[in-house]
Amino acid sequence: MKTDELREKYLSYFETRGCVRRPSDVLVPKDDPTVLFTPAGMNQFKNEFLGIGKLQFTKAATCQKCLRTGDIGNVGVTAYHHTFFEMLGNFSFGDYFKREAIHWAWEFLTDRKWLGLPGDRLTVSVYKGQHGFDEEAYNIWKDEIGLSSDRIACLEESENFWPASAPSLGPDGVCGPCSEIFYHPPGTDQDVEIWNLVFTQFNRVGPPPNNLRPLPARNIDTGMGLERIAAVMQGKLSNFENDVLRPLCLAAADIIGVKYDFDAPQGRPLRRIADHARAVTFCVHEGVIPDRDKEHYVVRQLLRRALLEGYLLGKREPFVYQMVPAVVAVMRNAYPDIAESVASVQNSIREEESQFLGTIERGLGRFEKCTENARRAGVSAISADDAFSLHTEDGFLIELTESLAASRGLSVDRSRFDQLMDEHSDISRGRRESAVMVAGPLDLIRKKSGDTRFLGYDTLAADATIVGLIVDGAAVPSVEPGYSGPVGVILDQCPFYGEAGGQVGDTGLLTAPGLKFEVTNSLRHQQTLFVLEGRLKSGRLTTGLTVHAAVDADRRAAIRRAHSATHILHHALHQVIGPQATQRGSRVDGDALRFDFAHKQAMTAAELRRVEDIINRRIAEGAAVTTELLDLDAARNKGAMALFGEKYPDRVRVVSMGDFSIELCGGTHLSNTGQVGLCRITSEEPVAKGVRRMTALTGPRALQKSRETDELVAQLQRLLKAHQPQDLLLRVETLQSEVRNLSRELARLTRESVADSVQHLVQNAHVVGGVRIVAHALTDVPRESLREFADQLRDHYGPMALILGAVIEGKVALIAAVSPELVREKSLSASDCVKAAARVAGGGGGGRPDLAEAGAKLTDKLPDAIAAGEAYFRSVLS
RNA sequence: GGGGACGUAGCUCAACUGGGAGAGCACCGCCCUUGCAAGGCGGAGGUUGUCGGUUCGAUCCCGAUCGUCUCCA
Repeated sequence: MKTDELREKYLSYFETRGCVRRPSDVLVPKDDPTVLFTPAGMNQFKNEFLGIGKLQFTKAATCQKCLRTGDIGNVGVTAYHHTFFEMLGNFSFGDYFKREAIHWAWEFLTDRKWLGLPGDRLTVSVYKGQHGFDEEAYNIWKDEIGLSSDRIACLEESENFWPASAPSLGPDGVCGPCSEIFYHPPGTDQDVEIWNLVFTQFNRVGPPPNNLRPLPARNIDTGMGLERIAAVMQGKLSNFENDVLRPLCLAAADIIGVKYDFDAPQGRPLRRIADHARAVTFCVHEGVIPDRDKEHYVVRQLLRRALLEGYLLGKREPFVYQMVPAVVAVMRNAYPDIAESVASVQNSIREEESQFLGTIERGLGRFEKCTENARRAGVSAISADDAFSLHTEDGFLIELTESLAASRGLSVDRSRFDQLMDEHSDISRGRRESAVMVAGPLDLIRKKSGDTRFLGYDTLAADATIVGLIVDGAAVPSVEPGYSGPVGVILDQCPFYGEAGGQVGDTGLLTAPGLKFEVTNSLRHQQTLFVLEGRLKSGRLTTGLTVHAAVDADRRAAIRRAHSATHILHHALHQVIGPQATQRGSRVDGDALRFDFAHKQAMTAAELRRVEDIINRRIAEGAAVTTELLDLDAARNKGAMALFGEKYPDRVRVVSMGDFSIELCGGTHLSNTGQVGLCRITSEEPVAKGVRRMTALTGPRALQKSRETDELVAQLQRLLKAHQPQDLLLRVETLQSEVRNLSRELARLTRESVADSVQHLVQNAHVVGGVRIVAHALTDVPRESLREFADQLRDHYGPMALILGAVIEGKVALIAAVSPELVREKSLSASDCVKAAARVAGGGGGGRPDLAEAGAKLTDKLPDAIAAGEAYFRSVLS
């Protein structure tokens, strides 16, 4: 049975049992700060499990794409480890429970209509530990399914509880026993865990005993790894031999130019490449391109590890990107949209591969130094410190260092290296974020009062009832008059737009007799609960109170102009640089917008002008703006632009402008593009790898911007005395060349005047031991001239030792110089001279033997300092 | 979120312990020559990422900040 068929069978089986088939959540959830990647099937149902928000359904089944990197070292080595994998799951939120979950699992696995696995090849386990025994599950398996007791293992809480060991060790909160189903492949003595059924039925409160309280609403969360059950159904002992992963292993072998054989030495690296290529393809498809932060970093690591496996097999050029079509071929039935981004995904991957190969290239020089270090130290191993810095600074994975070292007959001190890495991890570990499954005060308000009804598409003012108040992060029943701190107000319905989809939140007023509350921002919790932030101006806030909610209409109008202009800009950008310039984010404020999009290089001035022209042509054309509410699929079929990796509700708003723009968008818009008035692009800059940001102004602010520029030009004209704006360039160029000529002239004059004075100094020089000594205090000379004096004297008037000084900027400046031959033959040192001199004037200095400088503070001691310097020369020479 | 390294001419990089900012390539001009990365001579090009501190003096030491690379969580 093929994987595609298996996935479909699972979902349709549970549909026959009343479960709603839900789509897979995105792989990289953006509104769940507790995880970087979706780690399990239940992740998208956290709210349903906690009873937050209105339940759309109480039974569900999914096939969820997941990513985990905790066991990355085992990938390709064992039969069952992956980074990317798919998890089949069925769920109950206060609906069916243990009996149904067990019966259905058994029926799906063993019934000939479904998988038809022989029941006698299956065994199960239930929880039996220090703090309890899931006798209920045990009896269902034994009495109702009919398993003999020797086929029901009783396992401790570390094995059969979720979270593992929760009764003893916590955390507090929702938890429960679980029951696992194992398959025993014929001809082996293995047992393969294929399905885990979790029965969340307790709330843990503190340490044992008696710490597990029954939950009123009990839930079911099951998970069956698709790759694993596919391998079982196909009679394979390794997941990598199933109909999805084996073709990827073969593709990897083909691209690298080796033969894939499961047990050959290159089997393991090829399996890793297959796994990582699949993971990276999905991540990049969702817009998580390899980079150095968070989830981007994880993707980079996956990609670099894949590349390295190929590198060590002799491949010296990018190749992982060539795996993308193979991945798409085996995955597109389940995830059709990955077929739409193949080219851009390949580009991103290839670029990262080239960059990493460049990193290796650069690091090789340093690696050679490390081998040199080892050779010089007379040892046959590269030191752990060297390997560590190669790793942490140059990105040399230890496997690479080891392999390169081996090719030179060297080893690496691996145990010390691992120790250093552990220490590095300890240092790097920030404070842990806990709270995986907890409901905050906002969740509780939402649980009680439901979602906020948004009225702001049709109206800017309405009456509403206060259903919650938040002060200092906690829910309060009322806020007393005179309280001046920030307050969050939750209404049952409101015209305020809560910040979402890049559009900023509305501001405005809440009023009632005697009450005035100024709303300074509107936010959303979990997309559907609106929180109005602001301060109490007068009166008292109480839950249950009816207030009049009025949005600042001028500001909202400005936001609408900017938002509609954003859609037009998106369209114009696609016209100018192509549809691959996909939106990567946006922010819409009052008459100001910024738009991030995928693009590798800076846009040219001509491109920007064309974009601006198109935008303003669309504005002038006065196209109608319309919105409609459609099913997600219908909207997609209509050609509405949506973002990959973004989670959309089942029903979506579609905003259309004329015949040129259709986008999924929950924001507020104009009714006609002509209302934008004017749009000016103000900047274009890079914000992240492969992402650029354009900012623009609309309406009155765009006009204001043009006026400011005019005013600036006018000021420059006045300052530079240019009669016409176009004269400005010439004026500035003339000034620049004048400055350049003047400073050159100054340098020349300085040289000449120094040359004149030098004559005089040389004539007055003393000769000691055949060496001419110049010692003199100069007046009114800049620091540069001192050096000039020293150079000319020493270079043009034969062997000499000199010390010069001057008062510059209220301080003593000294310079000493000695002809090189005197340094060698007479052991004269300019440095010693200048030190001796500076000491006299309360300062210090130094330099090279042939030239040294010093400074000091006591300006009236300058003559004494010069004398001291001369005395030094005399003492050495005599 | 934390650790490490690096920011010097258009590019690749030097500059001893804190003491005068340099080389190669590229560029411009001239000469010699005509092909495959030619040679010779000359020239231009710099606020050493930015800001502050220590110092007589900072490319160098310290702090902040921005950017690049990298590792860990």
